[in-house]
Amino acid sequence: MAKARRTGTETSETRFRLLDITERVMIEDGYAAVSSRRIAKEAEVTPALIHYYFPTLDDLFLEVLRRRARQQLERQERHLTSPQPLRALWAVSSDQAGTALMMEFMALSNHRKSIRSELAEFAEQFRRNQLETLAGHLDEYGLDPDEVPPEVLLVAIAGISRAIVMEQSLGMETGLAETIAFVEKHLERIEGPAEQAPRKRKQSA
Amino acid sequence: MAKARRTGTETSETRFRLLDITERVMIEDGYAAVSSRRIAKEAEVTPALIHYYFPTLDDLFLEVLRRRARQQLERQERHLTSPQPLRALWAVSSDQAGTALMMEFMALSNHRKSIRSELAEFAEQFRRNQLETLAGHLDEYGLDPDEVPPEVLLVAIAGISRAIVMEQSLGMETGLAETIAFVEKHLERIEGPAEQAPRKRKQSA
DNA sequence: TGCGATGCTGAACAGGTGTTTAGCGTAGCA
DNA sequence: TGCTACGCTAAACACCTGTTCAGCATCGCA
Repeated sequence: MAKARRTGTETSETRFRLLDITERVMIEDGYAAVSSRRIAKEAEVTPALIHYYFPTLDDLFLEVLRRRARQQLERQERHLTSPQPLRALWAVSSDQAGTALMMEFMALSNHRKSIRSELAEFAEQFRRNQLETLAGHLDEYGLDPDEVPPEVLLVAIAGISRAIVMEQSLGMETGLAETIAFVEKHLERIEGPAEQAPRKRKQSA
Repeated sequence: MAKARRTGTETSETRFRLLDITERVMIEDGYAAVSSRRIAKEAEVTPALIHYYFPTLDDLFLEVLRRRARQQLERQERHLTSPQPLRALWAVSSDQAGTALMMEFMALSNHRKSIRSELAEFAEQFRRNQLETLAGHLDEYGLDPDEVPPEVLLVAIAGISRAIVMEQSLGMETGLAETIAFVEKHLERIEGPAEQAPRKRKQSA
Protein backbone atom coordinates (compact mmCIF):
# COMPACT_ATOMS: atom_id res chain seq x y z
CA MET A 1 0.00 0.00 0.00
CA ALA A 2 1.88 3.04 -1.19
CA LYS A 3 -0.03 5.59 0.84
CA ALA A 4 0.59 8.66 -1.27
CA ARG A 5 2.06 11.74 0.32
CA ARG A 6 -0.40 14.52 1.05
CA THR A 7 -0.83 17.09 -1.75
CA GLY A 8 -2.37 20.57 -1.97
CA THR A 9 -5.76 21.30 -3.50
CA GLU A 10 -5.93 22.12 -7.21
CA THR A 11 -8.05 25.19 -6.54
CA SER A 12 -5.69 26.75 -4.00
CA GLU A 13 -4.87 30.39 -4.51
CA THR A 14 -1.29 29.83 -3.41
CA ARG A 15 -0.90 27.09 -5.98
CA PHE A 16 -1.97 29.58 -8.62
CA ARG A 17 0.52 32.14 -7.37
CA LEU A 18 3.30 29.58 -7.54
CA LEU A 19 2.46 28.89 -11.17
CA ASP A 20 2.43 32.62 -11.95
CA ILE A 21 5.80 33.14 -10.30
CA THR A 22 7.35 30.16 -12.04
CA GLU A 23 6.16 31.46 -15.39
CA ARG A 24 7.67 34.84 -14.69
CA VAL A 25 11.00 33.43 -13.54
CA MET A 26 11.19 31.24 -16.64
CA ILE A 27 10.62 34.24 -18.88
CA GLU A 28 12.98 36.54 -17.01
CA ASP A 29 15.85 34.23 -16.07
CA GLY A 30 15.27 31.01 -17.97
CA TYR A 31 14.14 27.57 -16.87
CA ALA A 32 17.46 26.83 -15.21
CA ALA A 33 16.67 29.54 -12.66
CA VAL A 34 13.63 27.63 -11.44
CA SER A 35 14.32 25.82 -8.16
CA SER A 36 12.17 25.08 -5.14
CA ARG A 37 14.17 27.61 -3.15
CA ARG A 38 14.01 30.37 -5.72
CA ILE A 39 10.26 30.04 -6.27
CA ALA A 40 9.67 29.72 -2.53
CA LYS A 41 11.63 32.89 -1.86
CA GLU A 42 9.71 34.91 -4.43
CA ALA A 43 6.43 33.63 -3.06
CA GLU A 44 7.59 34.21 0.53
CA VAL A 45 6.92 30.62 1.55
CA THR A 46 9.18 27.66 2.36
CA PRO A 47 10.65 25.31 -0.23
CA ALA A 48 8.69 22.47 1.32
CA LEU A 49 5.47 24.15 0.21
CA ILE A 50 6.51 23.98 -3.41
CA HIS A 51 6.74 20.21 -3.05
CA TYR A 52 3.46 20.16 -1.15
CA TYR A 53 1.69 21.35 -4.29
CA PHE A 54 4.08 19.88 -6.85
CA PRO A 55 5.79 16.70 -5.66
CA THR A 56 8.64 17.12 -8.13
CA LEU A 57 9.87 20.07 -10.19
CA ASP A 58 8.75 18.24 -13.30
CA ASP A 59 5.19 18.42 -12.01
CA LEU A 60 5.61 22.15 -11.56
CA PHE A 61 6.94 22.68 -15.08
CA LEU A 62 4.24 20.46 -16.55
CA GLU A 63 1.50 22.37 -14.76
CA VAL A 64 2.84 25.70 -15.98
CA LEU A 65 2.91 24.30 -19.51
CA ARG A 66 -0.60 22.85 -19.31
CA ARG A 67 -2.16 25.97 -17.88
CA ARG A 68 -0.50 28.20 -20.44
CA ALA A 69 -1.40 25.88 -23.29
CA ARG A 70 -5.07 25.82 -22.25
CA GLN A 71 -5.13 29.61 -22.05
CA GLN A 72 -3.50 29.99 -25.43
CA LEU A 73 -5.78 27.43 -27.04
CA GLU A 74 -8.83 29.34 -25.82
CA ARG A 75 -7.32 32.62 -26.94
CA GLN A 76 -6.54 31.17 -30.34
CA GLU A 77 -10.04 29.75 -30.64
CA ARG A 78 -11.45 33.23 -30.10
CA HIS A 79 -9.06 34.78 -32.60
CA LEU A 80 -9.64 32.15 -35.24
CA THR A 81 -13.33 33.01 -35.32
CA SER A 82 -12.57 36.71 -35.69
CA PRO A 83 -13.08 38.34 -39.10
CA GLN A 84 -9.30 38.37 -39.75
CA PRO A 85 -7.91 35.11 -38.44
CA LEU A 86 -4.56 35.38 -40.23
CA ARG A 87 -3.88 38.79 -38.74
CA ALA A 88 -4.90 37.49 -35.35
CA LEU A 89 -2.58 34.52 -35.75
CA TRP A 90 0.28 36.77 -36.73
CA ALA A 91 -0.31 39.02 -33.72
CA VAL A 92 -0.51 36.13 -31.29
CA SER A 93 2.64 34.42 -32.54
CA SER A 94 4.51 37.72 -32.38
CA ASP A 95 3.90 37.96 -28.65
CA GLN A 96 7.22 38.52 -26.92
CA ALA A 97 6.62 36.85 -23.56
CA GLY A 98 4.73 33.94 -25.07
CA THR A 99 7.56 33.22 -27.47
CA ALA A 100 10.16 33.47 -24.72
CA LEU A 101 8.25 30.97 -22.60
CA MET A 102 7.80 28.66 -25.56
CA MET A 103 11.52 28.73 -26.21
CA GLU A 104 12.25 27.85 -22.60
CA PHE A 105 9.98 24.83 -22.82
CA MET A 106 11.64 23.88 -26.08
CA ALA A 107 15.01 23.92 -24.39
CA LEU A 108 13.64 22.10 -21.35
CA SER A 109 12.14 19.41 -23.54
CA ASN A 110 15.65 18.74 -24.75
CA HIS A 111 16.27 16.63 -21.68
CA ARG A 112 12.93 16.13 -19.93
CA LYS A 113 10.93 13.53 -21.76
CA SER A 114 7.64 14.18 -19.99
CA ILE A 115 7.72 17.78 -21.11
CA ARG A 116 8.69 16.99 -24.67
CA SER A 117 5.69 14.77 -25.31
CA GLU A 118 3.26 17.18 -23.67
CA LEU A 119 4.68 20.10 -25.64
CA ALA A 120 4.54 18.21 -28.91
CA GLU A 121 0.94 17.26 -28.32
CA PHE A 122 -0.14 20.82 -27.61
CA ALA A 123 1.76 22.16 -30.59
CA GLU A 124 0.10 19.68 -32.90
CA GLN A 125 -3.29 20.64 -31.50
CA PHE A 126 -2.61 24.33 -32.14
CA ARG A 127 -1.54 23.62 -35.68
CA ARG A 128 -4.53 21.40 -36.49
CA ASN A 129 -6.90 24.01 -35.06
CA GLN A 130 -5.40 26.67 -37.25
CA LEU A 131 -5.48 24.44 -40.27
CA GLU A 132 -9.15 23.71 -39.91
CA THR A 133 -10.03 27.39 -39.78
CA LEU A 134 -7.74 28.37 -42.59
CA ALA A 135 -9.08 25.65 -44.88
CA GLY A 136 -12.53 27.19 -44.56
CA HIS A 137 -11.27 30.57 -45.72
CA LEU A 138 -9.29 29.50 -48.78
CA ASP A 139 -11.95 30.46 -51.36
CA GLU A 140 -12.63 33.77 -49.68
CA TYR A 141 -8.90 34.52 -49.64
CA GLY A 142 -8.44 33.51 -53.26
CA LEU A 143 -5.62 31.15 -52.26
CA ASP A 144 -4.82 28.28 -54.57
CA PRO A 145 -3.99 25.34 -52.27
CA ASP A 146 -1.79 23.87 -54.98
CA GLU A 147 0.37 26.95 -55.03
CA VAL A 148 0.39 27.89 -51.35
CA PRO A 149 -0.94 25.01 -49.25
CA PRO A 150 -2.49 26.33 -46.03
CA GLU A 151 -0.08 24.18 -43.99
CA VAL A 152 2.81 26.06 -45.50
CA LEU A 153 1.28 29.41 -44.63
CA LEU A 154 0.99 28.28 -41.02
CA VAL A 155 4.52 26.94 -40.70
CA ALA A 156 5.79 30.12 -42.34
CA ILE A 157 3.86 32.42 -40.02
CA ALA A 158 5.02 30.48 -36.98
CA GLY A 159 8.66 30.34 -38.07
CA ILE A 160 8.99 33.90 -39.32
CA SER A 161 7.28 35.50 -36.34
CA ARG A 162 9.40 33.47 -33.94
CA ALA A 163 12.54 34.48 -35.82
CA ILE A 164 11.60 38.15 -35.64
CA VAL A 165 10.83 38.05 -31.93
CA MET A 166 14.04 36.22 -31.14
CA GLU A 167 16.22 38.46 -33.25
CA GLN A 168 14.61 41.56 -31.79
CA SER A 169 15.27 40.32 -28.29
CA LEU A 170 18.92 39.82 -29.25
CA GLY A 171 19.04 43.40 -30.44
CA MET A 172 19.48 42.48 -34.11
CA GLU A 173 18.25 44.77 -36.85
CA THR A 174 19.15 43.65 -40.35
CA GLY A 175 16.04 42.68 -42.27
CA LEU A 176 13.49 42.78 -39.47
CA ALA A 177 11.63 45.94 -40.47
CA GLU A 178 11.55 44.80 -44.09
CA THR A 179 10.14 41.43 -43.12
CA ILE A 180 7.42 42.90 -40.92
CA ALA A 181 6.44 45.26 -43.74
CA PHE A 182 6.40 42.35 -46.17
CA VAL A 183 4.10 40.30 -43.97
CA GLU A 184 1.81 43.26 -43.35
CA LYS A 185 1.56 43.88 -47.07
CA HIS A 186 0.57 40.32 -47.80
CA LEU A 187 -1.86 40.17 -44.89
CA GLU A 188 -3.48 43.22 -46.41
CA ARG A 189 -3.63 41.55 -49.82
CA ILE A 190 -5.25 38.43 -48.37
CA GLU A 191 -7.48 39.76 -45.62
CA GLY A 192 -7.79 43.43 -46.52
CA PRO A 193 -6.82 46.37 -44.31
CA ALA A 194 -6.71 45.84 -40.56
CA GLU A 195 -10.23 46.20 -39.22
CA GLN A 196 -9.29 47.29 -35.75
CA ALA A 197 -6.24 48.95 -34.34
CA PRO A 198 -3.92 46.28 -32.94
CA ARG A 199 -4.51 46.14 -29.20
CA LYS A 200 -1.74 46.98 -26.81
CA ARG A 201 -0.47 43.99 -24.92
CA LYS A 202 -1.11 43.91 -21.21
CA GLN A 203 2.00 44.51 -19.07
CA SER A 204 4.30 45.41 -21.93
CA ALA A 205 6.10 47.71 -19.49
CA MET B 1 49.35 44.20 -9.28
CA ALA B 2 46.73 41.58 -9.86
CA LYS B 3 49.08 38.78 -10.83
CA ALA B 4 46.75 36.74 -13.01
CA ARG B 5 46.25 33.09 -12.28
CA ARG B 6 48.05 30.69 -14.58
CA THR B 7 46.08 29.61 -17.65
CA GLY B 8 46.44 26.82 -20.23
CA THR B 9 47.80 27.37 -23.73
CA GLU B 10 45.34 28.22 -26.50
CA THR B 11 46.79 25.53 -28.73
CA SER B 12 46.49 22.70 -26.23
CA GLU B 13 44.92 19.51 -27.51
CA THR B 14 43.15 18.97 -24.21
CA ARG B 15 41.61 22.41 -24.44
CA PHE B 16 40.22 21.45 -27.82
CA ARG B 17 38.81 18.23 -26.43
CA LEU B 18 37.10 20.13 -23.65
CA LEU B 19 35.43 22.40 -26.19
CA ASP B 20 34.29 19.38 -28.22
CA ILE B 21 32.84 17.68 -25.17
CA THR B 22 31.06 20.81 -23.99
CA GLU B 23 29.49 21.23 -27.41
CA ARG B 24 28.26 17.66 -27.37
CA VAL B 25 26.84 17.90 -23.86
CA MET B 26 25.02 21.10 -24.78
CA ILE B 27 23.45 19.44 -27.79
CA GLU B 28 22.57 16.22 -25.99
CA ASP B 29 21.49 17.42 -22.56
CA GLY B 30 21.20 21.18 -22.81
CA TYR B 31 23.35 23.98 -21.46
CA ALA B 32 22.14 23.43 -17.91
CA ALA B 33 23.94 20.07 -17.94
CA VAL B 34 27.29 21.79 -18.42
CA SER B 35 29.28 21.97 -15.17
CA SER B 36 32.98 21.74 -14.42
CA ARG B 37 32.43 18.32 -12.87
CA ARG B 38 30.35 16.94 -15.72
CA ILE B 39 32.77 18.06 -18.43
CA ALA B 40 35.73 16.90 -16.34
CA LYS B 41 34.19 13.46 -15.91
CA GLU B 42 33.53 13.02 -19.62
CA ALA B 43 37.07 14.13 -20.43
CA GLU B 44 38.49 11.94 -17.65
CA VAL B 45 40.29 14.83 -16.01
CA THR B 46 39.69 16.78 -12.79
CA PRO B 47 37.30 19.74 -12.46
CA ALA B 48 40.25 21.96 -11.64
CA LEU B 49 41.57 21.44 -15.14
CA ILE B 50 38.44 22.94 -16.64
CA HIS B 51 39.18 26.11 -14.71
CA TYR B 52 42.83 25.91 -15.68
CA TYR B 53 41.84 26.43 -19.31
CA PHE B 54 38.65 28.42 -18.72
CA PRO B 55 38.75 30.49 -15.53
CA THR B 56 34.95 30.68 -15.37
CA LEU B 57 32.20 28.68 -17.04
CA ASP B 58 31.25 31.78 -18.96
CA ASP B 59 34.66 31.68 -20.60
CA LEU B 60 34.02 28.08 -21.57
CA PHE B 61 30.63 28.84 -23.10
CA LEU B 62 32.01 31.88 -24.90
CA GLU B 63 34.85 29.89 -26.38
CA VAL B 64 32.50 27.18 -27.63
CA LEU B 65 30.36 29.88 -29.20
CA ARG B 66 33.29 31.68 -30.80
CA ARG B 67 34.87 28.56 -32.23
CA ARG B 68 31.57 27.34 -33.66
CA ALA B 69 30.73 30.75 -35.09
CA ARG B 70 34.09 30.99 -36.83
CA GLN B 71 33.65 27.52 -38.31
CA GLN B 72 30.16 28.31 -39.50
CA LEU B 73 31.19 31.65 -40.96
CA GLU B 74 33.90 29.95 -43.00
CA ARG B 75 31.52 27.23 -44.06
CA GLN B 76 28.95 29.81 -45.08
CA GLU B 77 31.54 31.80 -46.98
CA ARG B 78 32.35 28.69 -49.02
CA HIS B 79 28.70 27.95 -49.65
CA LEU B 80 27.82 31.48 -50.59
CA THR B 81 30.31 31.39 -53.44
CA SER B 82 28.89 28.10 -54.71
CA PRO B 83 26.75 28.13 -57.87
CA GLN B 84 23.55 27.73 -55.79
CA PRO B 85 23.93 29.89 -52.68
CA LEU B 86 20.26 29.81 -51.72
CA ARG B 87 20.18 26.02 -51.74
CA ALA B 88 23.37 25.95 -49.73
CA LEU B 89 21.90 28.38 -47.23
CA TRP B 90 18.79 26.29 -46.90
CA ALA B 91 20.83 23.15 -46.33
CA VAL B 92 23.06 24.76 -43.73
CA SER B 93 20.22 26.28 -41.74
CA SER B 94 18.42 22.94 -41.76
CA ASP B 95 21.28 21.29 -39.91
CA GLN B 96 19.89 19.52 -36.85
CA ALA B 97 22.82 19.72 -34.45
CA GLY B 98 23.70 23.25 -35.45
CA THR B 99 20.16 24.42 -34.78
CA ALA B 100 20.04 22.63 -31.42
CA LEU B 101 23.27 24.30 -30.34
CA MET B 102 22.03 27.67 -31.54
CA MET B 103 18.86 27.24 -29.50
CA GLU B 104 20.88 26.43 -26.40
CA PHE B 105 22.91 29.59 -26.81
CA MET B 106 19.70 31.52 -27.35
CA ALA B 107 18.35 30.21 -24.06
CA LEU B 108 21.69 30.82 -22.35
CA SER B 109 21.78 34.38 -23.59
CA ASN B 110 18.55 34.90 -21.72
CA HIS B 111 20.50 35.39 -18.53
CA ARG B 112 24.17 35.69 -19.47
CA LYS B 113 24.83 39.12 -20.86
CA SER B 114 28.29 38.36 -22.20
CA ILE B 115 26.88 35.59 -24.34
CA ARG B 116 23.95 37.60 -25.60
CA SER B 117 26.08 40.35 -27.07
CA GLU B 118 28.54 37.92 -28.65
CA LEU B 119 25.71 35.88 -30.15
CA ALA B 120 23.95 38.94 -31.51
CA GLU B 121 27.14 40.18 -33.13
CA PHE B 122 27.81 36.88 -34.87
CA ALA B 123 24.22 36.57 -36.03
CA GLU B 124 24.32 40.03 -37.54
CA GLN B 125 27.57 39.18 -39.30
CA PHE B 126 26.04 36.02 -40.78
CA ARG B 127 23.02 37.93 -42.00
CA ARG B 128 25.04 40.75 -43.56
CA ASN B 129 27.29 38.25 -45.32
CA GLN B 130 24.31 36.51 -46.79
CA LEU B 131 22.72 39.76 -47.81
CA GLU B 132 25.78 40.90 -49.71
CA THR B 133 25.89 37.71 -51.74
CA LEU B 134 22.19 37.60 -52.39
CA ALA B 135 22.11 41.22 -53.55
CA GLY B 136 24.59 40.30 -56.28
CA HIS B 137 22.34 37.54 -57.58
CA LEU B 138 19.06 39.45 -57.76
CA ASP B 139 19.13 40.09 -61.49
CA GLU B 140 20.19 36.58 -62.29
CA TYR B 141 17.35 35.24 -60.11
CA GLY B 142 14.81 37.57 -61.64
CA LEU B 143 13.79 38.78 -58.19
CA ASP B 144 12.17 42.18 -57.91
CA PRO B 145 13.55 43.70 -54.70
CA ASP B 146 10.41 45.79 -54.33
CA GLU B 147 8.29 42.68 -54.22
CA VAL B 148 10.54 40.32 -52.31
CA PRO B 149 13.39 42.22 -50.69
CA PRO B 150 16.41 39.96 -50.22
CA GLU B 151 16.39 40.64 -46.47
CA VAL B 152 12.94 39.10 -46.29
CA LEU B 153 14.07 36.00 -48.12
CA LEU B 154 16.87 35.55 -45.59
CA VAL B 155 14.71 36.03 -42.51
CA ALA B 156 12.16 33.65 -44.01
CA ILE B 157 14.71 30.95 -44.78
CA ALA B 158 16.20 31.23 -41.30
CA GLY B 159 12.85 31.21 -39.54
CA ILE B 160 11.18 28.49 -41.58
CA SER B 161 14.12 26.11 -41.49
CA ARG B 162 14.50 26.55 -37.76
CA ALA B 163 10.80 25.91 -37.29
CA ILE B 164 10.99 22.72 -39.32
CA VAL B 165 14.02 21.40 -37.47
CA MET B 166 12.49 22.16 -34.09
CA GLU B 167 9.12 20.67 -34.91
CA GLN B 168 10.75 17.57 -36.33
CA SER B 169 12.79 17.11 -33.20
CA LEU B 170 9.58 17.36 -31.19
CA GLY B 171 8.08 14.62 -33.34
CA MET B 172 5.50 16.88 -34.97
CA GLU B 173 4.21 16.20 -38.43
CA THR B 174 1.42 18.49 -39.57
CA GLY B 175 2.59 20.68 -42.42
CA LEU B 176 6.29 19.87 -42.39
CA ALA B 177 6.46 17.77 -45.56
CA GLU B 178 4.31 20.29 -47.41
CA THR B 179 6.56 23.14 -46.33
CA ILE B 180 9.74 21.36 -47.36
CA ALA B 181 8.21 20.59 -50.74
CA PHE B 182 7.13 24.20 -51.09
CA VAL B 183 10.61 25.51 -50.37
CA GLU B 184 12.19 22.99 -52.73
CA LYS B 185 9.83 24.03 -55.49
CA HIS B 186 10.67 27.68 -55.12
CA LEU B 187 14.39 27.01 -54.84
CA GLU B 188 14.07 25.21 -58.15
CA ARG B 189 12.18 28.12 -59.67
CA ILE B 190 14.87 30.57 -58.53
CA GLU B 191 18.10 28.61 -58.85
CA GLY B 192 17.11 25.77 -61.14
CA PRO B 193 17.36 22.06 -60.32
CA ALA B 194 19.83 20.95 -57.68
CA GLU B 195 23.26 20.67 -59.30
CA GLN B 196 24.68 18.10 -56.95
CA ALA B 197 23.08 15.57 -54.68
CA PRO B 198 22.81 16.97 -51.18
CA ARG B 199 25.74 15.64 -49.21
CA LYS B 200 25.18 13.42 -46.21
CA ARG B 201 26.07 15.09 -42.96
CA LYS B 202 29.07 13.76 -41.11
CA GLN B 203 28.26 11.77 -37.98
CA SER B 204 24.52 11.70 -38.51
CA ALA B 205 24.51 8.31 -36.79
C1' DT C 1 -16.96 20.10 21.42
C1' DG C 2 -14.55 16.99 18.83
C1' DC C 3 -12.41 15.55 14.53
C1' DG C 4 -10.68 15.24 10.15
C1' DA C 5 -9.03 17.78 6.32
C1' DT C 6 -6.11 21.49 4.75
C1' DG C 7 -2.23 24.92 4.70
C1' DC C 8 2.11 25.33 5.92
C1' DT C 9 6.88 24.98 8.21
C1' DG C 10 11.66 23.45 10.43
C1' DA C 11 15.05 20.57 9.99
C1' DA C 12 17.44 17.43 7.87
C1' DC C 13 19.69 14.04 4.11
C1' DA C 14 22.52 13.35 0.42
C1' DG C 15 23.96 15.10 -2.92
C1' DG C 16 25.70 18.83 -6.62
C1' DT C 17 27.72 23.55 -7.76
C1' DG C 18 31.70 27.28 -9.06
C1' DT C 19 36.00 28.31 -7.84
C1' DT C 20 40.70 28.67 -5.55
C1' DT C 21 45.09 27.37 -3.85
C1' DA C 22 49.33 24.89 -3.18
C1' DG C 23 52.01 21.86 -5.25
C1' DC C 24 53.58 17.66 -7.99
C1' DG C 25 55.85 15.84 -12.19
C1' DT C 26 57.97 16.40 -16.56
C1' DA C 27 59.71 18.25 -20.89
C1' DG C 28 62.66 21.57 -23.11
C1' DC C 29 65.90 25.17 -23.18
C1' DA C 30 70.38 27.48 -20.96
C1' DT D 1 72.91 20.47 -14.68
C1' DG D 2 69.92 23.92 -13.41
C1' DC D 3 65.72 26.36 -14.26
C1' DT D 4 61.66 27.79 -16.11
C1' DA D 5 57.32 26.83 -18.26
C1' DC D 6 53.58 23.90 -18.76
C1' DG D 7 50.02 20.16 -17.78
C1' DC D 8 47.65 18.62 -14.31
C1' DT D 9 45.68 17.24 -9.56
C1' DA D 10 44.10 16.83 -4.38
C1' DA D 11 41.72 19.09 -1.27
C1' DA D 12 39.09 22.36 0.36
C1' DC D 13 35.54 26.62 0.91
C1' DA D 14 31.11 28.20 0.81
C1' DC D 15 26.98 27.60 -1.16
C1' DC D 16 22.79 25.77 -3.75
C1' DT D 17 20.16 21.72 -5.14
C1' DG D 18 15.70 18.19 -4.93
C1' DT D 19 13.25 15.98 -1.75
C1' DT D 20 11.27 14.01 2.61
C1' DC D 21 9.01 13.80 6.97
C1' DA D 22 7.12 14.82 11.41
C1' DG D 23 4.34 18.01 13.21
C1' DC D 24 2.02 22.60 14.23
C1' DA D 25 -2.14 25.74 13.31
C1' DT D 26 -6.53 26.58 11.73
C1' DC D 27 -10.99 26.06 9.72
C1' DG D 28 -15.40 23.82 8.58
C1' DC D 29 -18.38 20.24 9.45
C1' DA D 30 -20.64 16.62 12.81
